[in-house]
Amino acid sequence: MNTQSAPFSIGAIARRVGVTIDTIRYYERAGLLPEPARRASGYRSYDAGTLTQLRFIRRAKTLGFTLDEIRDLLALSRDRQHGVKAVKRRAQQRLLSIDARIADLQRVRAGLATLIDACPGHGAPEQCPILGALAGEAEAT
Amino acid sequence: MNTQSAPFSIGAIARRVGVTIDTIRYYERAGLLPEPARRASGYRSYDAGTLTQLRFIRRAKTLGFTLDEIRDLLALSRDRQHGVKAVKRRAQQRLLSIDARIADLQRVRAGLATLIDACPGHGAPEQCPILGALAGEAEAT
DNA sequence: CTTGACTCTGGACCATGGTCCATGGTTTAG
DNA sequence: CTAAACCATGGACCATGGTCCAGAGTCAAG
Repeated sequence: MNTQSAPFSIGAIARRVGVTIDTIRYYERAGLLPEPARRASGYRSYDAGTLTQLRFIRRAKTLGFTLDEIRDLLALSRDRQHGVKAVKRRAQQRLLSIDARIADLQRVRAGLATLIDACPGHGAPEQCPILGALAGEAEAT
Repeated sequence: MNTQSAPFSIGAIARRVGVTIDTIRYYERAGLLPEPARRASGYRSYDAGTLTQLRFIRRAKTLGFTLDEIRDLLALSRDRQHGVKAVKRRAQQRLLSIDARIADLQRVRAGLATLIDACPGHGAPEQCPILGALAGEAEAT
């Protein structure tokens, strides 16, 4: 194992991960990244571990986890006792909420598609089923 | 047609539609509701049309339209020349963006499901594929 | 008439996830 | 050595969709 790694400046990890310096500092304030070591000048000094952790955060975000949830996942990943079990549970919960959101969108989609099919695309606004449904003339659940 | 309708106070329409007074004033400021008539005292005075319009806004919101888009729809519903055509087009665009969002979520769901299946649910964090994937060990697109 | 409920305005505040800025110190290349 | 590039801090600001508040005026029931 190579525990050795050149220290990175905040700008260097920002470039490597593809976020801005501001975002890194924001994550630090938000408790997603630990307070880093400092050089004598006060400059933040990061190691490769931070690089990994920052990428973790970014990936989790693309999976739709909120920063709150990510903070939680990071804590779990450090818990050797219950971590994996809890992580799996969180992931399953996330899966369920994604499923719920998909079902939700599919309901909305069906309602909208029905209205579009029924709309002639011309004529008076009073005859438009889309406007009608929005105004509450019919229940298009 | 009954153009006659008792005037409503802001509190009365709020109760009827199920939003707060603040929300109604917010919609007014945001240009979603016209500036209402006023009583001598300065109190806002609404008619049944506002009730309809407010319900329109709420329904459109549940269909996932943003307030910006709703403002647009309301303007179109008043346009007797091009309204219906444009409304249909907006609805179709909305449908496409819903479809895109669903596809997006389904991709994420599949990735997450794969990771969950591969996770034993116990053991060391290092062995957890969920944590591994988040940390960037593998590309689970 | 009094009391309690209602409404007015303007502005502050909430969460989310950042972004940008001024001012001033540090580092690095040439 | 100097200039350019970098970094520090604290705080303001952005969009979205509202919510809440203080202080003051109004309305309706008894």
